[in-house]
Formats: sequence, structure tokens, C-alpha cells
Amino acid sequence: MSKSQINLPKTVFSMKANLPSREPEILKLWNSINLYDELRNSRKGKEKFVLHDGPPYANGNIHMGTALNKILKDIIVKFHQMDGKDSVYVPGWDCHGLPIEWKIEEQYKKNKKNKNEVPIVEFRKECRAFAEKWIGVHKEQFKRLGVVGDWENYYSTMSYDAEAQIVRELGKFLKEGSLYRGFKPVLWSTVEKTALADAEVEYQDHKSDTIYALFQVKSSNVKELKNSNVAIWTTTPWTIPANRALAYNQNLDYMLIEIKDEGDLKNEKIVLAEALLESTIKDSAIKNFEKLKKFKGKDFKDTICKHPFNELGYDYDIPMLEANFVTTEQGTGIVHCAPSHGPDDFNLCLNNGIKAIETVDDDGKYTKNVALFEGTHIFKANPIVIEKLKKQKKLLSNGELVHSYPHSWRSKAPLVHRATPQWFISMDSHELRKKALKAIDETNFYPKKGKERLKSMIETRPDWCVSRQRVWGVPLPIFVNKSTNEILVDEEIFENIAQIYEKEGSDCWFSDDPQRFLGKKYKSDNYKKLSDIVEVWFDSGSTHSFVLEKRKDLKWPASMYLEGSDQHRGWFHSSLLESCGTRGRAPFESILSHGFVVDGKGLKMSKSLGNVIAPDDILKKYGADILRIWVASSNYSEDLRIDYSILDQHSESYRKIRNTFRYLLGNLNDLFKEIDLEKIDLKDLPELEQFMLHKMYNLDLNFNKYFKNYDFHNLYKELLNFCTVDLSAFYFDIRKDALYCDAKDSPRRKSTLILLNIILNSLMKWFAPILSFTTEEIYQLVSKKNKSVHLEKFLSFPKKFENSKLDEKWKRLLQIRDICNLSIEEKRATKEIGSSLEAKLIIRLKKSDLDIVEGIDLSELCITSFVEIEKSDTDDIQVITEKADGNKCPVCWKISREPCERHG
RNA sequence: GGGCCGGUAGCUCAGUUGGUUAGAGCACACCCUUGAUAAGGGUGGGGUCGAAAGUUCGAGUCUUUCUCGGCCCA
Repeated sequence: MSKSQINLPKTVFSMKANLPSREPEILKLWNSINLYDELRNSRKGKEKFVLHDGPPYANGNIHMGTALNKILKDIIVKFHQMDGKDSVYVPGWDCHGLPIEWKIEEQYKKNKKNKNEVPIVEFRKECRAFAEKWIGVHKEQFKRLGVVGDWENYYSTMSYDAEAQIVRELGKFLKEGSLYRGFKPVLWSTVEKTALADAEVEYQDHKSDTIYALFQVKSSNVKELKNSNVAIWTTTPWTIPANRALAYNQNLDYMLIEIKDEGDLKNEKIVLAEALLESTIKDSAIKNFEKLKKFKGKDFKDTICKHPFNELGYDYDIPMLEANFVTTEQGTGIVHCAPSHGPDDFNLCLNNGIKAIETVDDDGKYTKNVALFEGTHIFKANPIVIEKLKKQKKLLSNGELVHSYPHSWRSKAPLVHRATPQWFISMDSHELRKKALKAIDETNFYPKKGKERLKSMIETRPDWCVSRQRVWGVPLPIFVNKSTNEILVDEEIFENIAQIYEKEGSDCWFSDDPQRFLGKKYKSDNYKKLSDIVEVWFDSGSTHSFVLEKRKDLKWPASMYLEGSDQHRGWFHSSLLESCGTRGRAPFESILSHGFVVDGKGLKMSKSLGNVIAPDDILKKYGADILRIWVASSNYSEDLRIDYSILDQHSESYRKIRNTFRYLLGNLNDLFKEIDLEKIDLKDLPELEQFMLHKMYNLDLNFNKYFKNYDFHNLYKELLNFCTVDLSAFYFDIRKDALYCDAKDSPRRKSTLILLNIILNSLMKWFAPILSFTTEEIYQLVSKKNKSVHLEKFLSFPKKFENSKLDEKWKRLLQIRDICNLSIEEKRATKEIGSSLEAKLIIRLKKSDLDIVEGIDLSELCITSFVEIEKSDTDDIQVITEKADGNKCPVCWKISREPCERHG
């Protein structure tokens, strides 16, 4: 009779999640109902939230960082959608650039094809196809993570309309006059024959030749310096032929010494910083010398030297110039300056009227501007320079040094600074820097520290070099007048080019008659067409113009840009500059930046450490919802740790959450009923239910607070604690008796069911942005209202649920309950009782507590068979546990001397 | 090498303007339950708050140095 009388939970919602196989089924569902379109339709005309996607590079499989980024975006987009907004997400890809060019060149090498024999247009077509292929791969990988977006209408920087708009954007800078032609040293790879973007440079140890070289003083205000030798130290001897100046620091102390050792340099006088005397003497193995005079750096003013190769035809003056970048860290305290081969050198010389010239060609060979060295490769020049210095008696010593040095990230070849004609956007000529700094101030940053980070970068960055000597990109739409050397600035022409690109893309720039772009207004014979392409950061920095502005479903500026913290120098940075230059403000209202994914110990993932986890591994073993929990529960403002033990922990939490839902569904027998919260009359509910509603009201407040601050790890913790502490260990445990053993129509049981419905409904929605798959599984089981849980809105809890008086009362009741548990545990330890229903409690309370307990069934609260309340004279709560005597009701298992009041 | 950020129980995280014995959940141990059952409940152990020095009546919180890690730059 007993089993048939009770209402045991029954549900088809399985305890085992089986996410790796279940999730793909849910993806099919979303696909079949056109979830993205449904989402848009459901919020037509509502306030828009636009998270503008920072385009990943269409190259290679996604890694944990990409997965983190996309999931975080998806969580935020879904939160806003469920908050009632039209929360639009259009994914995009960055397609142009060197890495893809390299991939294609690699393929050529494999097939023994020579890149130079392939027409540019054909080469570019292969790059395009390569990018397209990876967009396809990425798309599927991102969808598998549960990311919902407009996958059918994604954007890419290589689409024709994007290429056209990039031309228009450049036109704006050209028209304004802030895009100018400069001649600057850039980091150059002689292997790839190109200037490299910052992101393409790697620092590795490199063994360099070092020399201490001597520059004879020709004239000086310090008479003792006349005919002495200024000593310099450099790790790039090959730049000596390009030397045009020497730099000193006016605040340093310098020393004039005379060498007494036998040899070429006997009796030569040498000048160097006092602080570096010892190290120089040691490096140069000078045994005997005499200190002649000490003086200040500022005394160098107007000193003129001779080039060490003066006798070989380098007979120009080498002035000594003041520079604060000179330190006593290494060398001699005097720096040799080759304006064509170093940014500091370049700027110093420029300010002193010395222009950089082309000293080295694309291949790394000296040009005709460098006497004695023309045609020699710079990487083979060091021994020649050293030998010549020695012959001229201008070499103090030479050696080798292993130090950190820039290399190409692709070819791993060492890079050099080389002055080349490049195109720049000025930071200051039209107040771009000022505008950008103002825009930063007007932007919300999550976390706040991002603001300072971006600001300090903008404050100090040099002009933006936007030209690249490559082929896979948008061509710089520039014509230069052959006779006047003037840049052609004509909006009509830019628009003409843009319209051509819109129809057929930018390949034609390389293949078609230039006259086509110039139209009838100008004659192509008079103009030189540039063959440079635009650097890719300009491409992605312009996405706001061809995505946010152009698409009717979006808005400009975006509500949010969200990327890894490295993008303060990347996309955040370039987008800010592009937009401030063309539109005077940032293309975003807020920026959210997240840290990097590191391993369980906090170390970065690398193949050599063997600590790399691929998203696909996690999907196969755990499923996307576990990965999404990892994202939500981690504090993204710092680095995010991940390893299998961490994921195991999160799977445990997932099981707890899943079982919470299973309890709800089981007791509702999978029959969910939407409760109108406004219509609930609290007086009809037991206090326990009222207390739970109060708790949920507060939880909802916190939930909203955390969500508005994008504070997901606290939000998730709050939800998880609600499941474990408030539901599983408290409410569910207590109400099992009513649910199982009350008559089906008992008011208490009916009240409980109301609560279960409300809890299920809220939990499902609260968790939906995070547990996108699991909540959908539940929604499909219980609700027929919408096609998907993601089309739902968060519940709104009526203020009447708040009841701080009740809260206070029940907090005290919980304290009493805790003490009861302690007492029960004592008896359990002595084996006097097992289940708490075997216990009878005698609780002694002070007067105020007696009032609190009035009308409360403490045996229900403590899940015991009987409770006796006595008045206590002391303040503390005393509980005595005894074994309940009587008979055990076969239905509800309560022990009583009387027949069971419910089950006879 | 420089700049910025960070280091609180095994894990993920809280710790308000410096103020009692530093908290939560998970994990772990033990016990109970066998009507949420590859579930559920109870109790408990666990931290010299990265290290050292300093300021203070008092420091996880402030200062300095060091160390480890991450990002950016050179």
C-alpha cells in the first residue's frame, strides 16, 4: 500500500547529461527553427544592444583564447536579449595580411612553383580562397560552442564592400591631409622583403658582433678634446657606413683618457662616459691608461667629429648631438646614429636637419649611396667594417654579444631598421591623439583598468604607418603626380575606385589600366600608381564603417567591443584611431577586455610545455556547457586558468545544477505551469514558501546587479549557491515530505508545486545565457510557449516578494536548525539514531525565540518526527536529541505513538 | 631590459573607508539515508592571505624591496 500512496518524482530528464552527443542535437533544433531570425523578430523595434565582433584571423583552428572570447560574447549577447533588448551579434573575419600570404607561398614552395612567376591577381585569388576555407571551419567550430549569431550574413574584411569602404576611409584621411608620405626607418625583413607590423615581430636571442669604434674629434669647444677620439659601442657594425651623427647625454659625466699600452692605439686619447670607463677598459683589454680630464656631457655642445672612414672618402662632418635616450646601461655613453637605421637616430637627426637617405635596398644590400659597400649584403658586412676600422686604427676592440633582438615571426630571420618611403597617419597634425584621448574618457571600460592601459598607449604612440609592401590586402588608393610629386587628392577618384571595388573587389588595381581608376579627369601618363597595400590593422580598424554603419540591423557606435587584453594595442586601438580620425569619436560605447587562457599553474600554454588544451578536446570530453561554465565562473579581468582538474570541478557543479532541475521536473512530473507572479497572494502560502520567494527576489536583485557589471563569476556563484544551499540542502529537503506524502490536493503540497514552477521558470532563464544547451533541453521538455528558451525574457519579481521582517525571523530559525543538526549529529555518532526522522528534539529557547518559533513546525524544518519546545532561562539555544518512540508510519516514515495523522 | 596587471584553503571565487578567532561553494574525510539513488542530507579537517622589511595601538587591506606569473613594448 505504501509505495502506491506516495507521489514519487518522475521525469524523462535524465541524470546523465551526455552533453557531447546531446548538444549537437540541440544545434540541429536551433538550425531548424532559424533561431537567429526568431530572436530578431521577437525584439523588433526594441532597444538595440550591439556587440561588434572583433574579427579573428581566418587561419588555423580555434584555440582556447578564441573559444573564451566567443563564449563570453555569446553570454553577454544572450543576457541582453533576455533582458528584453534586440541584442544583435554579427560575426566577422579578418582576412588580408601576411600570414595567409605565407601559407600560399609555402604551398608554392612545396609544389616547386616560383611566386614571382605567378601573376599577382592569381596569387591573391588563392589567398582569398584560403581565407574563405578557414571562415567555413571557424564558423562550424564557433557554432558548436553554442554561439548564436548571424552566421549566414557574417562580415569579412575581404568582401568587396569592405574593400570599397576601406578605400573611402583612406580617402577621408587623404582629404584631411593627415595621411602623408614619410621616409622612416621601419622594421624590415630582408628575407620577406617587407616592413613588418608590430604584431609580426618576435624577440629572440641573437648573437651580434659588437664593436667599440672611434670617431676623431675635428673641432670642439673643449680644447683638450681636439684630436682625441670619441668612443662608441654598437651591436650593428654594418650601420657604421650609414653613420651621420653621435649622441651624448648632457647630464652624464665623461672622461678623457690616454692609452699607454703598446700597439696601434698607443698614446691615443679616448673620450667616454665615466660610469662606463671600467667596463670599456675591461672589454677592450686596456692595461695601462691615464685619466686626463673629466667633464660634463653638456661640454660636448658643437663638437664635430670625423667618420672613421674619413680617409676612405667619408669626409663629411659628424656632429655630436644631445639626446636623452643615451644611458650608461651599456656601451660608452656615446651612441652612434644612423638615421636610416633606427627610430631614435632618425628623430634626433631629423630635429637637427640631417635627413635619412636610402642606404639599404629591399634585399638588404647597400645602395649606391654607400661608398665602398655598394651591393654588399648588410648581414655580410660586419667583418668588412671591422677590418676597415682596424686598418684605419679606429677600432678599440670587437667581440660578440647574445641579446634579445627582433626577428620575423614567420621566417625567424633577424630584422633591421631600414628607412623606406612609407605612408603615415599623423597623430597630431589634425589632433587625432587629442580626439582619441577624449574618446577614451567617454568610454566605459570593463574592467576599469583597461582605460588607463589604452590611454597610456595612445599618449605615447608614434604616427601610424599604414603602408605595407605586400600584395594580399587593400591597395593604397594613391596616385602621385610624376612631375610635381604631389599626391592626388580627389574625392571623385576615391569614390570611383570604391565603386569599382564594390562590384569586383580590389584585384583589378593590380591588373587593370590605371586610367580606369582615374576616369576622364586625369591622365594616367602623368601619375605613378602606388603598389603598396594597407596594413591589416587599418582593415579591421575600419570594420565599424562597413559593418556597424552600413547594416540596417546594427547601430553605430557599437554598444560594446569585447576582446583579449592584447587588443588594447590591437583592435581597440586601431578602431579608436580610425574612427576618431574619420568621425571624431570612438566606434564603441564600452570596452570589455579579458585576460589570457593559461594552464592550471598559471603558465601560458605552449607546445613545448605540453599544457595545451584545445576546445575540441573539451567538447568531446565534457561538452560546450561545461566550457561555458568555465567561462562564466572565471574572473576574466585576470588570466583564466584551465586544466582537466579544473574542468572536472566544474562538471561536478554542473551535475549539481542538473540534479536541481531534475528534482524540479520530477516533482512536477514534467508538467510545467507558468505562474503569474503578480497574481500570487502571499497570504495563501506557508511562511516557508514566502521566505523562498523573498530569497528569490533578493537573488534576482543581485543577479541584475552582477549582470549589469558583467560580473559573471559572482553571478554564477550566486546561482550555484542558491541551488546547493537554498534549494538542495534546505527547501527541497524539507519539502520532500509534503511532495511525496501529502495528499495530492493538500494546500501545502499545492503551494510547494507553485514554488517549484516558479523556481524552475526562473532558474531556467537565469541559467540560459550560460547553460545554453541544458536550459534548452529543459525548455523543450516543459514549455510550448516559444520555440526556444533563448526567446524568453527574464522573470520580473514583484516587490511584494520582498519581506525583510520574515527574512530576519527565518535567519533565526535557520540558526536554531543548525544547532538542532549539531545535536542530531551527536546521537548519530553514537549510533543511537540514523535518519533524522528517528529523532525527537527537545529545544529550549529564550522568550524572544519562543515568539519566533510560534506557529512554526520545527519538526518539519528539521526533518524530525517530533519536537518539544521548552522555555529556557539562558540566552543560548539548547537542544537535546532523543530517539523518537512509537511506530513508524509506512508511508511517511514519521515515528509517532499515535496513528499517523495523514496516513492513519 | 622598460611599462602595466596579478599572486587569499586542493579548485573557482568573496573579503566594504586598515579593526574581533580570514569567508562561501566545490573537492576531501567521516557519518546518515536508500522514496532526487552513478543521487540526497549532516558533521568535520584544511589558509604564517607569494616572501621580507616598514608605517600603525592594529595590515589580507597602506609603503618599499624581492620573487613568481601574464600582457604590452623595446
